[in-house]
Amino acid sequence: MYQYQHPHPAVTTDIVLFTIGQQQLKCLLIRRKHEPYKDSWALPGGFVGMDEDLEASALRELREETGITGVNLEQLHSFGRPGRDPRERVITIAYYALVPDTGLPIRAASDAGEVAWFGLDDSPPLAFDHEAIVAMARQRLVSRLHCSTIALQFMPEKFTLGELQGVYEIIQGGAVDRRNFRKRVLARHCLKDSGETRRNGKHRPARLYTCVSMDTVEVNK
Amino acid sequence: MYQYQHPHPAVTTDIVLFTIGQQQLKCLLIRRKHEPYKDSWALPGGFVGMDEDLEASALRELREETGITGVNLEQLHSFGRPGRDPRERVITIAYYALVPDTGLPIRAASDAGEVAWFGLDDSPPLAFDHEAIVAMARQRLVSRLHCSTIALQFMPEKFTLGELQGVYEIIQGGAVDRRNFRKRVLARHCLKDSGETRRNGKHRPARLYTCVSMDTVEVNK
DNA sequence: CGGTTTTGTGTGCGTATAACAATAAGCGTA
DNA sequence: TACGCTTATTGTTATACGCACACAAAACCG
Repeated sequence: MYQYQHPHPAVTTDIVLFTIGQQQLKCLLIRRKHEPYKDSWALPGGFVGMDEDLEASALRELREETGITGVNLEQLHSFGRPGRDPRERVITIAYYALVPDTGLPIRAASDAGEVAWFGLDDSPPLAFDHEAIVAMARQRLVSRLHCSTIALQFMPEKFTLGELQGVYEIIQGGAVDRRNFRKRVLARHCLKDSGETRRNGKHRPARLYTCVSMDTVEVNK
Repeated sequence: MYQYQHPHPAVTTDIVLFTIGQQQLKCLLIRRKHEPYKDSWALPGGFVGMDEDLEASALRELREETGITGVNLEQLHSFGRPGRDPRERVITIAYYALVPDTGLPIRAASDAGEVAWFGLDDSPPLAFDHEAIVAMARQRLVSRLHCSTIALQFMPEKFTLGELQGVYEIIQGGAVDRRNFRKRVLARHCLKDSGETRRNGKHRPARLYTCVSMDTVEVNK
């Protein structure tokens, strides 16, 4: 038992992890094994350790519940409406991150009975106020898309400009002019021509590009 | 005494309140009456009530400690590094807001022994990690200046375009072309010509403008 | 009425942005 | 190998935007 002279809320971190697959923006959800909202889908997350920094807590929860490591978390917002958790007062600090669409070797672990990617417009009702958190994360993602290189975090090691353009089109929902897109993205000097090419079909092969180190620069923190 | 099965951190809100006066960007600070950091200057703020929303907590603390009400708070960031408070683990959710430079009828109250405005480049060492919080708030303010109408929150009921331009110049530190500034700011259609004019000296009087209702729109949340 | 000070306004230039279409490279098939 | 199919790659033009820039108007003072 832990005693305090004044009441203390509980503090958690939650993570909105985005990826892109099947031409959709997706988000990682876990199925809860315990009450409250048992068997509901929810964001990965959990209670902050007493000697743990906030971002470290989010990274740990993500690793414990999904096995995912090495992502670049950005703090999104803190949510603390009284009553958002039926157990007790819980304040959550939400983070978001972007990962490439790998073959998805996700393992469910710890408190998570199941882990799965859900298309954002095709996801089940979520526990707590997690739908509002996802909505805000999505807004943030869209607004950062233009003024940062955030989209590169969705890309694998090597990728074609066509694939990158597809990512932009999926996130912001709408077609983009190929030539202008190339000019813009190459003008940022964040891509390096790897020299290699890849055949994706029965037609001309595309050049493969790589991110030039530094990830998400130039953003308005 | 309050008991929990797991350890709980304490949660506070802190407020970075900006204003502009004496040709300077200023920030409201209070002098602490109690340990830790007794007699140090710090941001207004305090513990979140158990049935209180986060923003409501920040508004309450601001009112209790400084008498200021009716400001438009924006959540800035949450700070939770272990050890940032010597008493116990304290996680703070920082907000910021902008107020016009009134005659400053600020009253010190509750835990604050003193309340005063400090120029940002001329402020004392702050308690806890409050200097980092102020620095981040300032960055946010500068970056929002261009893509939002946030600066209007610094203005009184009626003001001249020259005064508004002065605010921009102070925040971003540097001169601005008058004609281009007018074009930009009027093109946003957020200002209404009040019809009145004001003489500020022995020269041609300036038109007085008013904000057209809606405050801080169009921002990237 | 001329001097002083601040308000108020329009134009041109250079750059960034958006619209737009033809050619090149590889493959498959006739 | 000739042709068609599909996607990759590239450049020009029109337009919008941002920036530099100079002079007239209004009030006061002497």
